[in-house]
Amino acid sequence: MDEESLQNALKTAEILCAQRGVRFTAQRRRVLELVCRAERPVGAYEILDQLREGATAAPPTVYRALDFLLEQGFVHKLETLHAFIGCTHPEHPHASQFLICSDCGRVKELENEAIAGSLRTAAQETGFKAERPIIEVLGTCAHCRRKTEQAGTSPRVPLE
Amino acid sequence: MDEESLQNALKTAEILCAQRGVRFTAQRRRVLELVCRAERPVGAYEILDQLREGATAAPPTVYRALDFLLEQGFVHKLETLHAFIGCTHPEHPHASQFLICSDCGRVKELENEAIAGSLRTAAQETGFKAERPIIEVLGTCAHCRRKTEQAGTSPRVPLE
DNA sequence: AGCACTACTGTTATAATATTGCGAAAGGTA
DNA sequence: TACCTTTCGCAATATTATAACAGTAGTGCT
Ligand SMILES: [Zn+2]
Ligand SMILES: [Zn+2]
Ligand SMILES: [Zn+2]
Ligand SMILES: [Zn+2]
Repeated sequence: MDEESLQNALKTAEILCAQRGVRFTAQRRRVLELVCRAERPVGAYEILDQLREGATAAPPTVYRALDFLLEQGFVHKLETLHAFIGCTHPEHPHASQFLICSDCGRVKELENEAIAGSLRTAAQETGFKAERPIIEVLGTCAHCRRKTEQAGTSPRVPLE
Repeated sequence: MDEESLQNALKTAEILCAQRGVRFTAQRRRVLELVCRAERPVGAYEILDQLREGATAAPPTVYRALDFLLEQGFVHKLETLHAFIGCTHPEHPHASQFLICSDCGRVKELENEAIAGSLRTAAQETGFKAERPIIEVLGTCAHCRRKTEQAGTSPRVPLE
């Protein structure tokens, strides 16, 4: 996330917390900033390491902050990576989908109504009440595909 | 999984392994049986506890067997639960969706083409090559909804 | 059968992720 | 101020997963 988006995310979080009557403490702000500043999803212990620069911190510190940020919808958890990522549109609640590149590690958050809709429909057909849909697609992003395919089109050398 | 489905699953696994030229060892068979016999997804250490009844076993034992069964498509891993479940149609490779009841813990495996298709389309639009889609929906199954709603329709007692 | 080769297994240790419990501090309310 | 609730610091521990290495068993070849 670039500097501008980051500042925007922090400001948005601050406003939303005020509206919701919850506290946007320095600790929580700091963790949100660290998550958003990263290019890729970050693990809880990576955040912890960064929190420890200058201060003292233990796992509960970061997990509590993350729990709060998750509840407020400011960050998402990627279950397949055990890692966290800043939300790109925290203003409104949403069920999003994540495209995770196994090559470069970058993640794109989608908010695709067709996917969400077909999932709702399928769930309803079985009488299931969907509350928290998790959609994470591992694969290769456009950028990394180009890299790889160009490499692949160079004269093939037989193995050995 | 009932006894008949279980026997069927084991037989199918055996045949597929023979076709594929891989070994369906006693260890792997045992783990598949334990996973399939369960009503709900089972964690690796639950399996381990059961393996330990009578024999000696350590984490790598169960994780290695599970890795094999996952590769062969005989079981699935539920990332949100850190648990494993027997596949209901291991004959053909597939990307399925899981409806996970937070109440009773039971899981239904869907193979819904509309969902898979809309996901493929959305991914392609961004140039992303989808390789492993993970779709897990937490919610409440039809059975548990009925239970809860009936309870809800009984005369409401104000809280405190 | 004997032998080499590979795949599988046992064992120990350790890494990585996450939670519990408790008491102190800070922030809001009257 | 006193009172109550939420957050935080801290230590311990639980849960999930992997690494490294040595031994065993199956497989194919002669
Ligand atoms: Zn989001
Ligand atoms: Zn990439
Ligand atoms: Zn399946
Ligand atoms: Zn249920």
